[in-house]
Amino acid sequence: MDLRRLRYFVAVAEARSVGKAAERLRMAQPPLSVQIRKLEAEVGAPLFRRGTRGMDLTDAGQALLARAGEALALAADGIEAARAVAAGSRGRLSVGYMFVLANAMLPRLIPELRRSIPGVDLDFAELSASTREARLLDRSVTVALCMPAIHHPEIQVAGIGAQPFMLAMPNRSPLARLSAVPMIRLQGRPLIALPPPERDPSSSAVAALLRRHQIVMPIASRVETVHSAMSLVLAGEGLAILPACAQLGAPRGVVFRPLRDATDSIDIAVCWRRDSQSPLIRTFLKCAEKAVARL
Amino acid sequence: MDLRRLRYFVAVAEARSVGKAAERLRMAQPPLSVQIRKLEAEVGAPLFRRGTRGMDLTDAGQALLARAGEALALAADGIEAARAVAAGSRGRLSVGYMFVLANAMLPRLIPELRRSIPGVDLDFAELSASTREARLLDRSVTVALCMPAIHHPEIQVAGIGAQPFMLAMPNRSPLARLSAVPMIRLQGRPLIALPPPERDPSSSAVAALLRRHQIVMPIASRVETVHSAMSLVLAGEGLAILPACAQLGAPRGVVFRPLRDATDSIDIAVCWRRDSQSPLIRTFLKCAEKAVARL
DNA sequence: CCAACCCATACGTTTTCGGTATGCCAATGG
DNA sequence: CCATTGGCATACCGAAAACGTATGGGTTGG
Repeated sequence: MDLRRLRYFVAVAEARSVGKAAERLRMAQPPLSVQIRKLEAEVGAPLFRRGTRGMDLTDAGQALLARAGEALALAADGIEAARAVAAGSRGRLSVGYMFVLANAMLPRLIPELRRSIPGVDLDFAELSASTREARLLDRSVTVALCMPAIHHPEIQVAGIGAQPFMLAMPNRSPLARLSAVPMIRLQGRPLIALPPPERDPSSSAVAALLRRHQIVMPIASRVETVHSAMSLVLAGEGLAILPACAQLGAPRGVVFRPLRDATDSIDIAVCWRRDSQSPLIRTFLKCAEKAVARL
Repeated sequence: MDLRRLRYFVAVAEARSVGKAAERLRMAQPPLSVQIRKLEAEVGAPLFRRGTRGMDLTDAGQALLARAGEALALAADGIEAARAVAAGSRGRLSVGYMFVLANAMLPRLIPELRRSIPGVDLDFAELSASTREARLLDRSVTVALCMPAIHHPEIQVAGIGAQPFMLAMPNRSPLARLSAVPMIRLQGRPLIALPPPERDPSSSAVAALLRRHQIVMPIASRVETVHSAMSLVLAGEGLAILPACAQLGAPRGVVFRPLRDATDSIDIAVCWRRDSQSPLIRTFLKCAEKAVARL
């Protein structure tokens, strides 16, 4: 069946007259009459009683009218919804974020997003360094807050800031009395490391930093997450070299100190699939920049 | 927008490929391709991502798909419902009945109807002698159980039985000791009458009965309903001449006795609008005949 | 580098739709 | 009683839309 027929049917039912309905539909009366009869032929039963003063729904017609109105509304709503999603005023945005950034950015980012795109459902997923690429590529997240940025031909990157590396240590460590720790003081101390560079690019930045200053730190443990790293630091297993923003999620008893003479930093980036046409990405980028500016 | 486009869209979305969908729709691939593009033009945004291995919904496409599926289902259900109503397997049947018949017929009729037309919603309305015609003519009831039948050019009648008149009296009345009351014994006794013939045709049958036997009964009261008549009989206000079936609704203390020598009866009929095309009427008639047969 | 696959475009044919003219029927009014 | 009016149905024609066939262009895989 054709939606046009249903629209005509509803118009005639409401106007209780072919002529009046034709006028409202801005068409001539005869073709409308024909369409109504075709619909009746399709149903196999009369939908109207033809009286001398217009048309009147039969029981079958009333049954159809109830559904036809809803079907028309749903179809119209469907294309309207599609337009709204395409325009970015409705829809869903899946945001991935790496754990280190959560405490620093989400409290500023989420309210900003809700204000900018109130009609959009947001959902958030924590990403690990090893799965973030896959999650973007299979579209299970639309956009990702990464540190550092992803490098991949299919993935577009926009840098929105950077974080200096800092040293995380237990507050009873003698180094904690310094306001900034010289690199040389790290020599020989045990390091709590994140996964190796092939699984976590931030490791290579740390490695490069140490190499440049000719510091050797034996690796006491390798852990998967920044969270675990800080736990081991608290436990006295060793020191960790982490982005500054990680200290917002640090447990009591773990303190962060700048590294004197080390200006190395790790970049914060928004990443998304190059072929993603979602208009929400631009808005997200704006919001993320705002959130990072107030860091 | 056109429902065909939506159907095509859903097919392509499900098949994730224009070619596969075209095959399932038994049409060639190119016209399907152009229909999809026309739909996209109408929405104003791409609904699919074209990959090298088929098509994949965009977010906008997913938003549309959710509604389009429902809209298609509703439209299909609508014409299906109209067919079912026309065939009598679904719908609504408004049954009017006159109060005298309620106790005698409804307990048998309603189960019979529910068994015969399980998909049909029934509703029941009590009719008075004065409004029953109007209720049929304005279609607020589809079919009416009447006693006696309605005579009107627009209304079709099917007799399904008859009820003899009986005399209703208080059980302490001396007449109650007779197994049948001779007409002559009614002479001069007060009568509880129903509304005059122009408002209640059963009155004229009673009047004819009395006239034929040359009995005069002064009218003690006129009441609107059989129910009221029996209440006044119980109160000792007078006697009433009522159809036999009324005794099923008689209060304790009111007894019915046959009238000896009077074979007069009043007919029970099913009535409906001549132009009503509801297939349920035939079924209703069958059920009513069954119910009356077991009276 | 060629073959296979899949979608897009072009063009001619067919179906369907809408407009105009007109017929039919019932109700209304002089 | 006939004429007029109001409303839907039918007939026919021109226009628009859809379908099918043929073909192009891109990417993947051997």
